[in-house]
Amino acid sequence: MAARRTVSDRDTASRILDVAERLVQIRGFNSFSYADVAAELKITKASLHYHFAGKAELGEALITRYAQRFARALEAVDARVGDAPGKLEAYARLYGDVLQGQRMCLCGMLAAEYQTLPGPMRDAVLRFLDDNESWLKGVLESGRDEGTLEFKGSASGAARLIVGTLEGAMLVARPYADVARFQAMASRLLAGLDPHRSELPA
Amino acid sequence: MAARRTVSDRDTASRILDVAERLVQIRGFNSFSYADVAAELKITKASLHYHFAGKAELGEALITRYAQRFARALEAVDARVGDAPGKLEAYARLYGDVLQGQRMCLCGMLAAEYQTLPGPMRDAVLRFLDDNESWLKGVLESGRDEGTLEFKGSASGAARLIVGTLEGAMLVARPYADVARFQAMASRLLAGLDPHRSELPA
DNA sequence: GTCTATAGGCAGATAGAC
DNA sequence: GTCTATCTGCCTATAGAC
Repeated sequence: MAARRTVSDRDTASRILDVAERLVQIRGFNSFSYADVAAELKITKASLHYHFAGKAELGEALITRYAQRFARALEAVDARVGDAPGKLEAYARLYGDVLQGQRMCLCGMLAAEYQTLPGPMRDAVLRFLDDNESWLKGVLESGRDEGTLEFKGSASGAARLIVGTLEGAMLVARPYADVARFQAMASRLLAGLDPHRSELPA
Repeated sequence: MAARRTVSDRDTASRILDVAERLVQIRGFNSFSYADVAAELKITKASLHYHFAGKAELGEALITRYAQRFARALEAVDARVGDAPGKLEAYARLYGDVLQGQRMCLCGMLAAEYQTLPGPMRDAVLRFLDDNESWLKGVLESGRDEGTLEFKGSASGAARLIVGTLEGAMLVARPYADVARFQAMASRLLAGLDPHRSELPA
């Protein structure tokens, strides 16, 4: 049986991604440096270039890994939760979990910096947003068919509103360092889609 | 009678703020430099330091001026529009106007970069958000009293959702360079508050 | 894979002439 | 008010030893 590995025991490339991911989510892609990552891992900047040719490639790898992890989380939600309102609730919780620890959604942060990103990173950010919209669209259509969700207009339009609202809720809640502020916005958003949702707190 | 001044005729300090504001809204505070502003105005970096001691002071001045302009725009809305739904519509339009020209809301961009900002800039960003919430809270309370708006829970909670949603709608619409994407989200948001609002487009 | 050393550039900022 | 010149520091990136 293979030895169980601890987090700090993982490949150097993974640990680089871990540190860089956190720095991007907290400070932004243009506000962290190879020096920051190297110092935290107690290796040199030159070593980073062995694992990731340049900052653009590191950035691409960050988005790819983040998107894969997010996709797995959505699969887990699909496997665990049967009803559409519960899936939306779980979806919003994913965002809330990220906000714990002062982090912004990786791709929300990169969306803000979009105009300064290299092309491949831009494409990856759009793919992440499209994938989110697509999953939500499916949930919304199911919920409408089941009669557990109510909304006007197209499912994809509603899906876009959910993505935008949750990203924005993170954006404005983070300066206040107040997760409850995010939760309140998420609850209101979902209450507008689920006619059976329990009453809002004040 | 004083001579009418054109935009390019204004004080150097104002022109510096104009250029810096656009750069921050498009690229972010940490992704523009004194060199960028100086080159565009065809003056030197040293001259910028005469008008604004450092980048932090320039950043503060940017937010102050932006907040004042926004406050005047809200006063104009109050003077021009009588009904609460119309005021919300006009409020959303202010955001849409900013998005034309690939710009993010100044304070939305700074919210993303919040953790890297100097203290005085942080405070100014929070004041901007608080002022927006406060104005919206008043509109929402009037609308509820008049019977022109319907929402559950507190007016300030609903106000926070509006700010968060519009900021998020800008954030995610901008990478697609698609103002219609923003408009669709804004329409859905307002439709959830105004029972008499016309049907959504697909 | 990780290191030392360094290149080459740009950042924000300052001194002092005009 | 604007300039030239310069400083110090950090940035990304590379060469080449181990």
